[in-house]
Amino acid sequence: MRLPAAERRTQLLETAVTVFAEHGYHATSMNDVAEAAGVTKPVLYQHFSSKRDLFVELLTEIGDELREAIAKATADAPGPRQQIENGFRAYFAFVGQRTDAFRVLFGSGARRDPEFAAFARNVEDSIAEAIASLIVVEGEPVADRSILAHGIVGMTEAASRRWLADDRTPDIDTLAEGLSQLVWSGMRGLRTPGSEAGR
Amino acid sequence: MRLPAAERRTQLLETAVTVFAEHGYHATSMNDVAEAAGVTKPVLYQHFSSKRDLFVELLTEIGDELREAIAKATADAPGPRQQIENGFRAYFAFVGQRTDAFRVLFGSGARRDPEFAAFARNVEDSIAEAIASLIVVEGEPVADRSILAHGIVGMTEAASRRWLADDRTPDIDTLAEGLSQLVWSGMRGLRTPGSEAGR
DNA sequence: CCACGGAGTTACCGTGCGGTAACCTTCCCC
DNA sequence: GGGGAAGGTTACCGCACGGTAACTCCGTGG
Repeated sequence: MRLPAAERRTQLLETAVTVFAEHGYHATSMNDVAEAAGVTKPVLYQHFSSKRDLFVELLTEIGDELREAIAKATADAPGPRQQIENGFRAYFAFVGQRTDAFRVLFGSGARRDPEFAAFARNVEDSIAEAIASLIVVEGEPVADRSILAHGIVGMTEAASRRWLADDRTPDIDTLAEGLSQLVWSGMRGLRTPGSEAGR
Repeated sequence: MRLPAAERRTQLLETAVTVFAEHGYHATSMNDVAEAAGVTKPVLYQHFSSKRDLFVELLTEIGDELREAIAKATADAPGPRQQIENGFRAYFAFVGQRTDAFRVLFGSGARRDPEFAAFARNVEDSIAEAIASLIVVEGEPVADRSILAHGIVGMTEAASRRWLADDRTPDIDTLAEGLSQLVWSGMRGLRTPGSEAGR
């Protein structure tokens, strides 16, 4: 079935996400993508100048989408506690709805290549920056907040992977509530380093 | 320079760790490993039957080493709080001393392949299980504790990567203290889900 | 001194992949 | 209805990689 160029292009992009999500960048050949789209290889090369080019286009789209979803969800929150919970909810909603996209952006294969890894890192950095601004510790240098914030972002990623592996249980709200609870009270505990921590 | 078989074998393993750590599994050819060891390809094949075989041997070694280091560090801790802090310290010590090994086990390339990913997952699972046993929530199902524990493991991994990227600042003790503080008070906050969390 | 075996090398094969040139087909519009 | 794009295909190139066969080098024991 023949398609006009614009439609074919978007169809190829959609197909590419699912194929790359399943096997990763290296293990996926351009033939695989073309075949999955019901088309042959040169058609792919009419729309994307190279394999890298195709993949980069996917990464930019996905990165923007996730960043935007979180920004929109955290924008209208009354306070930091709600901001965190809304952020988690938006993140997990993205993971649940656009699972393949999540796997392409954060799944391995992307992270090995410096150019590809930059896309995932940019998203992580912008989320981490938002989280770091919520961490309030008196004497602590900013660098320490940043590394903790990146840890929290990584925690979210790992929890998402585990959540997918566990067939999406528990539901998103429970998950977001549990994690934001953990992070929020964890961050509150940082204010008095070493005192109320005792057993 | 000619070496007896046993020595050559360990030298090849050591070399392989550094080369795989730098470029990942796919981007590293057997020629690269051989050349880095000052030897040619067939020598590599005299000691390892395939590229997968070589890599699997690395993963088993590294996984055992990390698991053991954490087990030893957490064994002689007076209480859960100290157990967590010692665990973090041991983890970051491993990251700092055996950086290449850490990158091979958890860096991408390993994670895409099911067989390879199992090694990283096994280590993560055993750590997560230990953490999950420390989480005390009355009404919560066990599955939720497990996913939180895996999140904490992922947080540690992400923090490690960031720590390496930041030229190993701050020092290990500060880092372990900050993270265990975050996790410990976070876990305490889970006991009263939704109550004392309010702003 | 020479035969044997362990250590290494050169040179090669097959294959799969990224990428391309040349050709075919359908449909629209004058 | 015929010609020209737009959309698509077949068939190919070059290359790099995993893996191997055949050969060479060198120390050692009889």
